[in-house]
Amino acid sequence: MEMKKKSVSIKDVAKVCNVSVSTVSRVLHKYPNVPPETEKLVMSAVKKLNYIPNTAAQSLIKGSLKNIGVVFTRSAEDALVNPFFADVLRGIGSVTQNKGYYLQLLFYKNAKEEKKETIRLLRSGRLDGVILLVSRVYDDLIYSLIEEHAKFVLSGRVMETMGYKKELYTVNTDNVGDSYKVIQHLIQLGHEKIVFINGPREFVVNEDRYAGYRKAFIENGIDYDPHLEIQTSHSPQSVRESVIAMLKKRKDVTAIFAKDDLKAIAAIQAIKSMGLRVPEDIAVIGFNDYDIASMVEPKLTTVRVPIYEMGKRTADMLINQIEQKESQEKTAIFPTELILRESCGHHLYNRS
Amino acid sequence: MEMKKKSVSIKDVAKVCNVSVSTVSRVLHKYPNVPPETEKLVMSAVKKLNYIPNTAAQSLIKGSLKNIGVVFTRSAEDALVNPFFADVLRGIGSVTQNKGYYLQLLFYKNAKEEKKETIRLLRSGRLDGVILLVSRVYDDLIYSLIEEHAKFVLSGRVMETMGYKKELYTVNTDNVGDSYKVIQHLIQLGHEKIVFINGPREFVVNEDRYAGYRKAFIENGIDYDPHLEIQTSHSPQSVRESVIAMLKKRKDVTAIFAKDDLKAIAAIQAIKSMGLRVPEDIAVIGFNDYDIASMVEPKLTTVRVPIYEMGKRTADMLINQIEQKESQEKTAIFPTELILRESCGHHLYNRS
DNA sequence: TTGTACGCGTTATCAG
DNA sequence: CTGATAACGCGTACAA
Repeated sequence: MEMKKKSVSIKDVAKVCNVSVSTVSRVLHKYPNVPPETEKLVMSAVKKLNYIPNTAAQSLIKGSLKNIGVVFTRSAEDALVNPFFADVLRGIGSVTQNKGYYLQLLFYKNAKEEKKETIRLLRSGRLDGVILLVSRVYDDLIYSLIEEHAKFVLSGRVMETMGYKKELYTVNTDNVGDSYKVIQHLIQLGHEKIVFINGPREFVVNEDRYAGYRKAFIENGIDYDPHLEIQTSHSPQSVRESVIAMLKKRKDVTAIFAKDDLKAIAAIQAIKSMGLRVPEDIAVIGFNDYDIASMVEPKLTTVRVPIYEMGKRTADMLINQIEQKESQEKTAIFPTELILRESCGHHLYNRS
Repeated sequence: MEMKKKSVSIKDVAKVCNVSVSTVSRVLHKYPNVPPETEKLVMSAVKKLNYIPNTAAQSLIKGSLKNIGVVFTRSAEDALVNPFFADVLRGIGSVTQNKGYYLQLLFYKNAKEEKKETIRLLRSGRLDGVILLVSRVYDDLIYSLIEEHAKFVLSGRVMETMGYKKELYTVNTDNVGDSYKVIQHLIQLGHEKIVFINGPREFVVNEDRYAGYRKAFIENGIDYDPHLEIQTSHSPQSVRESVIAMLKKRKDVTAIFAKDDLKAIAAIQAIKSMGLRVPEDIAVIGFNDYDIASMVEPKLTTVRVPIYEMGKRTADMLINQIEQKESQEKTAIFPTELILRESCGHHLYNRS
């Protein structure tokens, strides 16, 4: 009863037209010396049979599946809760689609699996190249990628200490400088005891934002207090708890700088829950300027990062690289902007 | 100078081992009758050469690329701004990955291109099956998919008026009923003039939520006012403008129900900008319970939809279907829950 | 202008 | 236990 669903192949088309497969192929690829009549004949058969070339067979010859992988450096569950990823993906997706590439999402639980699998997919030819959304301070994957001569672009940057000889394709912002400017701004407002809510320092972006924070204290001749850094997971709950613990212990804190709007928002909730006001009692500044930043109350002062545009650029770079257009520059640093909204007042209130 | 990067094939392994390719293949696939020594020999060569089977070649034989497509029914730019998509994707991604499938994101600008391309990808064998994230009231794509005997699962439902004979695989919530309950709740609180902020009625989900809204008025014997429905795009700006216009014209409105938290939040902003209070002057209820719902102020009362779990179920269904495990039921309706927070008070205040 | 035949990298079916 | 060899669907050099 059940018919084997055999899809129509180029042979079927050839058979119907009483021509050889090569003729069909030539028509499909618009070769010169093919008379209009045969073309018509073949094309009508193609239409009628609804023939579509087989991807696997074509790719076997071309040596490319036209797939681009996006490595999330965390599980699917954890990755997409953060608007950052959705937003880069928007940018990436808009250009891959226009250039005829397909987007493949890669989620891995740990660095080891991530490295092994990514390399495997590249070697197997399933992927033409990959985009790395996050880089680690000690990044095995990047090391392997270079070794493999794989095509890839890094959204972020690599630590100098890794000492790669080859210049990598990267798209980034000046995290150190931007973070520095935020603290500078707070210091000018009169703040000195500024808590920094960070993510795991294993990631370069967190390390960089922390570096800018520290640098600002040094250059302003203010003693740095090492107990003012909070490192948490992305769980808002754990951020809230850490903030509450910190504020209870340190009554001298007047400002909080979070490496990410999500953490800043969690901080605001924590502050409010203690009966304190933002920014009157504690000023808060975030990072990235997600859409939510202007939806919460008070509206979040934050650093605008052009995530979407960066995603586009990342994909552009990768595709150019894949297609051997090596003319482009390898590093793109995007400018950011401190967006002054409401969560950080214009002067230091006295916390009584 | 430039070496042609030829990847290592099964032949290379065979050559190194002085065996035939079939022997290598047998070892790799753990065939029985292969002596331990040859196995060792081959495996060590595989390791040394770092041999990985070519995806295209394997797929050509297997007839499957193990790719699952996710159709967004809108451009990449528009799709991922909405937390709904990120969240289903989380669910989908977590199961596809575990079951050895790869996730391919499909963004199309319009329905026509979407249909043509999706069908093409399916026929070409690039995709084993697709997940539809949104269904239209008149959905050409679904029609074609059925005609093609394609494997697919719909996140949502199909209109009865389409009269498909075959039962489709769908994952959904009871949008009509849930919407009904929201209005019922508002009516019990004393509200009668309730604005409904809807998205384009071309999508089934919007049509359904609207239907529940209307039904509640009918069953409560309250006159329905057709001027109380607002239809807007997903732009928060346009939502705000429509809400302001509506509230200026209709001073009798006491509540707003939005088909989506994002719209509800935009509504709250609009209300506040007019100097009115939520919920004292206008009560607001949203839909979906995105993470932001509990971050805004006042915290949003909304309908909790288990988007992530639904994503998992959707992917499960599709993979089972692809792998011919037809034993499962075809329709999954997930329960929801009205989450009472702050944006809708417990009784009707008097709007003076 | 067209057809034949080979190759892409694998897997599977045969003999041996 | 192992090695030819055909087949998967397509592109293309070569011959006709």
